[in-house]
Amino acid sequence: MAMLGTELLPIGEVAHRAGIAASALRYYESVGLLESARSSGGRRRYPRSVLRRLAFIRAAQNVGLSLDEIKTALATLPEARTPTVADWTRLSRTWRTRLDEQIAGLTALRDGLTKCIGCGCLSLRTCALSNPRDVAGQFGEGAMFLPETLRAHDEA
Amino acid sequence: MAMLGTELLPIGEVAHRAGIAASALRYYESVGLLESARSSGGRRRYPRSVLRRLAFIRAAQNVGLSLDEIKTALATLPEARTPTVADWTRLSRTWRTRLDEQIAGLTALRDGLTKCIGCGCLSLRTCALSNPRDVAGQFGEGAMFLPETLRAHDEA
DNA sequence: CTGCAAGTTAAAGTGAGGTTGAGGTCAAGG
DNA sequence: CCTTGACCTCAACCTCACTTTAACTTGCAG
Repeated sequence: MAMLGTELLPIGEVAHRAGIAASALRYYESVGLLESARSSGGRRRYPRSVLRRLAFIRAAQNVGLSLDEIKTALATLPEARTPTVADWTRLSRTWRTRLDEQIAGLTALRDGLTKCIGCGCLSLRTCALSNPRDVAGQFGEGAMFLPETLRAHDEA
Repeated sequence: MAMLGTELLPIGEVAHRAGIAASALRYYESVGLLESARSSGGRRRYPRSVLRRLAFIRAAQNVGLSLDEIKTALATLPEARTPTVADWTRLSRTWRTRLDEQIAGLTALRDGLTKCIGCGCLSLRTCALSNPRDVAGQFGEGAMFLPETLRAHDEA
């Protein structure tokens, strides 16, 4: 029987509980998204709090953030202690806005769709559907049609 | 002056009008999403209807479809004739559902988030509110907190 | 004719977000 | 002791949706 309370989880268990492949966990570590303690034999050992961190990562991904953005967000967590409710709350609040924007974008798209079904237009420049936020314009280049909120932020 | 009515557009013009890079048009052709007639010299010539097809592709992408899904959808268009408004309408109709689902999912996520901000849980399987100890282990894998509609369809 | 933009191809590169495989180690059971 | 399974690293590979590059051709204007 292990001591309770300070239990450290091996990667397989974390992977299973989080529903994230062990390879993904190693990958996250490789990109600096995750840290791990090591056992005497060099194996990864995670505190239970990693599950919350992973939940956050997962949720943030689902909201459309890149791993890089998530990393940046997580970097604002205090290193010295296990993050508190307030810490997570602060982080989460930042994507509440993003969710609102995404919802707004999709809603606009949907409403545009309804209209466009009526007119059958699907016009490249004027149709709200193919050009939700009126982005395309005369800038000949890479254009982009997704509402910003829906696109990965790849600004160089 | 060219004859009107049967004008065929070169790739550059299509690219410019559609706001899609010529390289992307060639790529679309390479994956079977687009076809082109050729001039005597071997250059691509597109009928004006390609603009609507491109609008469809772009809109579908905005709704979150992969090029492969779009290709499948487009494959149901009649080959013998230029697609009618009714054809496009039929294709687009399914998006409405998809958009509704996406919006519902994001809203659920947002609202769930709001709730969870209250407790700060962000629990992987069940909210800590109802499951304060991390009792998750015994449930099947994969659970996740996101509504299915929002997750990438990567189920192996 | 020259000059040059616009077009052609095949192949390689990009970047995000991983997975897969080879080859080796660690820890527990029999 | 030996076996088994979980784990380790590192490098290579994968998908998606394109873009870039190199080497070459087409077509039009002057």
